[in-house]
Amino acid sequence: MTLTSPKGTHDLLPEDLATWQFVEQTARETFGRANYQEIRTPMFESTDLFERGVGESTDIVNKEMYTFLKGERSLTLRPENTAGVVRAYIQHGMDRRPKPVKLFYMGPMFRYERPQAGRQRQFHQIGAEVFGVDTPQSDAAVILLAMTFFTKLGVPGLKLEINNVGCFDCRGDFREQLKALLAPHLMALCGDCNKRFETNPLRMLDCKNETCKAVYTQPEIAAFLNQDHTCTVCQTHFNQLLELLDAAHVPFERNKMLVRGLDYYTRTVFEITSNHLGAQNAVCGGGRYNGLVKMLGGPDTPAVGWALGVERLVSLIAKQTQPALEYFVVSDSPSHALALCQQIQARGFSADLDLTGKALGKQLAQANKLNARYVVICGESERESHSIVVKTMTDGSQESLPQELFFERLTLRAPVPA
RNA sequence: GCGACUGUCGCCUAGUGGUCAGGGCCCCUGAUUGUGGUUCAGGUUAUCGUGGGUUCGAAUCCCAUCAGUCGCCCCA
Repeated sequence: MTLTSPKGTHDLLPEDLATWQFVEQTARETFGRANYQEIRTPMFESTDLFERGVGESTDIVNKEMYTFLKGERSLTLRPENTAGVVRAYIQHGMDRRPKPVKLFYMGPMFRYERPQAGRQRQFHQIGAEVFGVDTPQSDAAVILLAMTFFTKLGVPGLKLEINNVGCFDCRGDFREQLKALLAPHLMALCGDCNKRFETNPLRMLDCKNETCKAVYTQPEIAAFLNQDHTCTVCQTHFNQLLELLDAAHVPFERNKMLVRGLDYYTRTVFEITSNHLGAQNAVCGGGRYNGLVKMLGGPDTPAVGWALGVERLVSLIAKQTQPALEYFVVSDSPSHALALCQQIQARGFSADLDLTGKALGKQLAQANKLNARYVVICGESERESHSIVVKTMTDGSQESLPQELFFERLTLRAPVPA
């Protein structure tokens, strides 16, 4: 019986990581330039945090959490990171920092689900959150940040869908009206929708069942849904956001059926999908969550943010190759080989050497397998004359030169040492 | 939680009841003890996912189980 990684988890091998590192590096660069700062919170939190923060009626909390008991404490592997970031924001009094507080994070999340294409039990998210501002321009800025990031990475086939789900006040009214309207149709609707009718009727609109869709597109219901049922404040906010997106030339689609699965969203919700993915086509999702900070015991603080799935993102962009090895040192003297290698590395180049003590010809063959661009040969005769042979592997040409001259040349081309 | 399909060396794969399995790639050794890539010769790696059954005989047929993939659901 061979050991394998647990169901729904994957090893990231060196050849995969080149693309991941490219994504992470681009993220740090893009967010850094936009003045976001990185935050790292624990991979597990009190179960309570997610129950209160993510929402008791959500699937995530109901059936997807990895929860375990340690002594009296119930802990849960984080299924998402907004709740964790909000907890840290409150705990460290970050509301005393200059507003807005702009944070980003990246790391693994855990959800106990049946794995399939684009869905695993341990997956990775990159997310951004802005605390302390309630303006439409902060919504726009956050969405633009995501779009800029995707553009930089060259992600194809993207679509931005956006909706206004209202605030806690107007959503309640809408909810009751919707329930009144849908109640007579319950018999015709699927089991899931009947459950959602009680727990979270807004999510019924997102149902993929054809019969249910048919009901929701009936003239009477469609007409109701077509009206904006949010309050004037929410509507104004949303309309201003749409204008800002237009002004920034960001194409979007208004999707009145779009409802996020997490309870904490208010007003703006959005989702970025790609038609190059399978059934799990959402790359990025987010929105405004003005009530969450207060709900978790902090000061009443508006916030907006999003999270994207790194695995899905990586599957969409061109595969990056690992940087090639620059130098390979060939020598029959271990001490000289080690010293040379270190000196090359100190000047900012990658260098490797043989550790097995094999013959020079074999060492050269190894350099070739490792795809080294240059081989530095330092054998007995070179040592006597304090020289070195530099061989260019692509064309086989080589040059003998004094060691000092070699290092001078290296220094000239080398990046500034850290 | 439900459904469909798949499961042979590290990777790709031949083999659809009759020698406990063949090939390609990779890896290692040698030809080539101060010069790699090509070529040539050799070598290592598989109790055919696991367990049971049918049969004189099973990688091959049947059942179960596990795992993977895709879809439902849900979401990033």
